Amino acid sequence: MPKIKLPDGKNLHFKNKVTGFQIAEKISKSLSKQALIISVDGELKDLSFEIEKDCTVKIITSKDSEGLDAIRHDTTHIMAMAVQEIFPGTKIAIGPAIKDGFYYDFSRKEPFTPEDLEKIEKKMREIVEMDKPTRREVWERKRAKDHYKKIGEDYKVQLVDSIPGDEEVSVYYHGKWYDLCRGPHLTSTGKIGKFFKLTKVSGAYWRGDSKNEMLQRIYGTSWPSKQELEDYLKRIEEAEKRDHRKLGKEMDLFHFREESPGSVFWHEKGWNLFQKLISYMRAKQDEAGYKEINTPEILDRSLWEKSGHWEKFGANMYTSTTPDEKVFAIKPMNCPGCVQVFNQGLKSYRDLPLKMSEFGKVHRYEPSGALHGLLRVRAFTQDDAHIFCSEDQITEECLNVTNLILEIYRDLGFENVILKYSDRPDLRVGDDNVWDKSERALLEAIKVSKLEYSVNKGEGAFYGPKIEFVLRDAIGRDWQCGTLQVDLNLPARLGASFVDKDGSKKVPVMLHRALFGSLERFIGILIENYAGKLPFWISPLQTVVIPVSSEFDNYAKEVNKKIKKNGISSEVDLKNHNLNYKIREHSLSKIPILLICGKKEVDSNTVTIRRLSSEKQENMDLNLFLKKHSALSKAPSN
RNA sequence: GCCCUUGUAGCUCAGCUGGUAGAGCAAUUGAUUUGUAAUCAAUAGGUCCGCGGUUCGAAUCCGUGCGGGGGCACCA
Repeated sequence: MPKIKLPDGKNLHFKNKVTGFQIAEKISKSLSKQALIISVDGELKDLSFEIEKDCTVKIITSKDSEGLDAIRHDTTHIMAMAVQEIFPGTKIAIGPAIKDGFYYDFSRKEPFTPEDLEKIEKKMREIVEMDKPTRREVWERKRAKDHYKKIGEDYKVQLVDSIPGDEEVSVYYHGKWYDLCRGPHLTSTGKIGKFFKLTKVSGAYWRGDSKNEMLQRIYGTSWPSKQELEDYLKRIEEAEKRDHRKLGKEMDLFHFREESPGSVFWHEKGWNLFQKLISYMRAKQDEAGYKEINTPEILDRSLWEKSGHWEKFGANMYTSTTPDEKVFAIKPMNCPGCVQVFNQGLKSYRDLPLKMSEFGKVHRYEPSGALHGLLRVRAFTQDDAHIFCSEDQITEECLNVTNLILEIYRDLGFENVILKYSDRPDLRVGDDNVWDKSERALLEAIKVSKLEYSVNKGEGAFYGPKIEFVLRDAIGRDWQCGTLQVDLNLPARLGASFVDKDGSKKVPVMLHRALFGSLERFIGILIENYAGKLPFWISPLQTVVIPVSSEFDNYAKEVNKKIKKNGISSEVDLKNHNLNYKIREHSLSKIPILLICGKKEVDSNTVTIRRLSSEKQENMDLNLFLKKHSALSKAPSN
């Protein structure tokens, strides 16, 4: 006599055991049609699952994220089924639902081609059309293993082995085809509907381990309605339009070339943007009490050995041997150099906290497959700083850093910032009481900031806990930028000390922090966030003056001169092209403001303004324009 | 680094099954003097990514190296 409690608090009573489907039917006919799976006391089950005891249930439909996952999980099973039907002998590994879709990993000698994907998709539609019922069977563990061994499904054998001992080994049949799976699954192959699409093939290591063999992964996406599928595809298209590599070319900001993979060739405009960010940061950091320094790019091997980089980071380091056989490393981080600046001369507790910033260009030999435009490069400029302080200054300094980061992100248009806090890893140096202290200090800073944060247990650096600052962009993507780490190790390794009140020498605590992280990366993010339409103040070229015809060249030149004199970066376009052409060209290269000058403007000493992505025309007195825009052309803090 | 894929003019791309290359835009020159997203014409422009091989003959086929892209792994 199970008593079934529903999400709205109502209870349903049944005389005998009851299935999820029957419960849904009892609630309403429409719900029974929409029902995909069921949650029983928080556990997801098939609709055919028989409930015998009292419990709380929720019927899951495609409106629930679990329902969406179930659809995708079913879709990937159907894909695997299609693959094995078309390409007999293909072995199957795993196939989960993921964000926005699903994948399945296969083992097969020949690579899947785009035509194969089409074939597979077609076959999937046939399978959906046949609408075969799903059936769950529980197999005895040994039977499952022997069976999969017999049919040569090596990966399934391994998967059976990794199912925890207290869990049932279940197999789902979709018609004749079956797969080892925990479930739950929809009641039949027709349930997933028509709105799926296979998107790409790629390689993936078995169990995500690069020591293992590489499998072929087919990705796809699946949605409950045509609209949602189309929206998703549109979203992908939108993201592609924002690709900073494409926009960077169109806006003439930078390029890459073969001679130096992963290193940026900055063009005039890109470099202007780069420098603007730096001078903005300089002003901010100056205000916050930082002293800017600069340290060598190339340092002797011995320093890196002392700091521990040679051992821990060596695989990512460029080295250089001189004609006289000395070995130097090109710095992958700024910290050792900065500590050496601290070490020069005697420091007193009165000097603390000592905040040293450095726009240091670092080089890291990243794996070739990791490179990605500006977002993952081999040479980048960090807006780095190291704060030397005493232990009791940690919290306050962390808080200062957090506030500075938030302020800067806000100025650049990012309001949504999430923190990721990582505490002590298993492999670490330093006493536990010091860790207690630094973790407490960092957490305290996070709490005061009142920001949303997640905890990554045991993911801290070997020398201390850390916070990572993740910002969310205009289309909802997360980017990790800033970082703040408490380091109780490096200062000691490199012999840093200060004279305390009592005259004794003490080792300072060092906070590593970067706000943007890497200027290169941040610029990539900025471009994508704004889809190239950068805020006026940060645009490398803020206005272009366009004469309606060459008759007005002189006036246009004069306007341009005045604009530049007011600190706005501007160019005048005197080329022999018509107005339409010039407007198109400069709009495509994302110039925020175009100023049109013709007879009307000359006569009234005005300009006609056309702003990027607006067709509205606005006629304005030239002096008024200058007055209004010269302030806007500067960084917010200046 | 690994799997797949890709590399033709400054850019975007065409070039079927092998017969040493083509378009549009950009550039240059000329005409045009234009009022809010491409004016017209002419000219010039190429180690078809590098190296090696097969072939009478390679942009095309094979091998290899390098670069790009999508993933995986890495990084954070």
